[in-house]
Amino acid sequence: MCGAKVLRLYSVRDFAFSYTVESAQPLTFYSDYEVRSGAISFPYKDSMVSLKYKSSDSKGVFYLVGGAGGSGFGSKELSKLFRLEDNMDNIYGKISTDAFMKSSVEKYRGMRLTHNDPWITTLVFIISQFNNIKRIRRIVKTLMEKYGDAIYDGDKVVGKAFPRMETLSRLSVKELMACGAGFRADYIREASRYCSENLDLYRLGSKDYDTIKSELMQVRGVGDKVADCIALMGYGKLEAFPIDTWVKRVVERVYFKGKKKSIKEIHTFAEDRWGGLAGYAQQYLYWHGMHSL
DNA sequence: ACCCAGGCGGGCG
DNA sequence: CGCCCGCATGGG
Repeated sequence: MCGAKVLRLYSVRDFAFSYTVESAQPLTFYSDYEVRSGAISFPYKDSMVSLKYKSSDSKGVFYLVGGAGGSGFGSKELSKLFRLEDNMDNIYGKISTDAFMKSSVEKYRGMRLTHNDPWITTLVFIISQFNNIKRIRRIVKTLMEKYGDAIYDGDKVVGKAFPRMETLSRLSVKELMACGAGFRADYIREASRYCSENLDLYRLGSKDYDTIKSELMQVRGVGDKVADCIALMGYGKLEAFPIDTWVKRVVERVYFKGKKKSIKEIHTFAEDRWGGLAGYAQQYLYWHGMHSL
């Protein structure tokens, strides 16, 4: 940090930095975060972004720590990534439908959904399936280190970009297995190829939720749950409700007296109960459920 | 040793 | 549609 420029980027309230960054969203897997200093760094396009968040009382301030200039990452991008314009009072009012949701909101108040790059989100959640958080991170980091384009500050390599889909599509299953991907190696290869040749992820953003989800499910390795994760965290579709083992378990236990319910029944339940904010409800259900059940 | 992890694809009835 | 199975790998 010797002589680095520090730029005040954004002031915000109802924001919990660590919960937002650590709650198994894409940033959890592709960024480096220091809890103590409140500093985070991650690649954005072809440069590194370093942020600090300092909170005092009920509000906090984001600072952009200098470094490689011209990253194109400013207050607008920051606001989109961390959904800083979300009205949390309104959201909490609508998702706090019962005691379980209320206690989750109370405990993790300020945890935001994040709105990430669609390709990053797609790859991260393909890797997430039948996997645990620590290992997801390790696989993502390995892919970045081995196959991400080098990011320079002058002539010094300061980081690695997120691997491009074209790069990964040319790798062999064996090379991907060597990154620890396991049986997902084939999914990664096929998804990378399909997204670089047959499906433009960056043209999906303007479509509605149902279209986005069904288009995503054409990608190898993307099923109902992963498609919802991408719709939610890659396209900002707040009605998406990803159902993983934890969410299924929580919903069955809290709302159906432990009775088994199908994925379809749970989707219907979530839509009826939380509607267009089901995605936020899911994030609080998931994180609280995983830590309390 | 055994079980599970932010599931999915494929095959079956 | 529902159900069942196998899938690599590492940590508890």
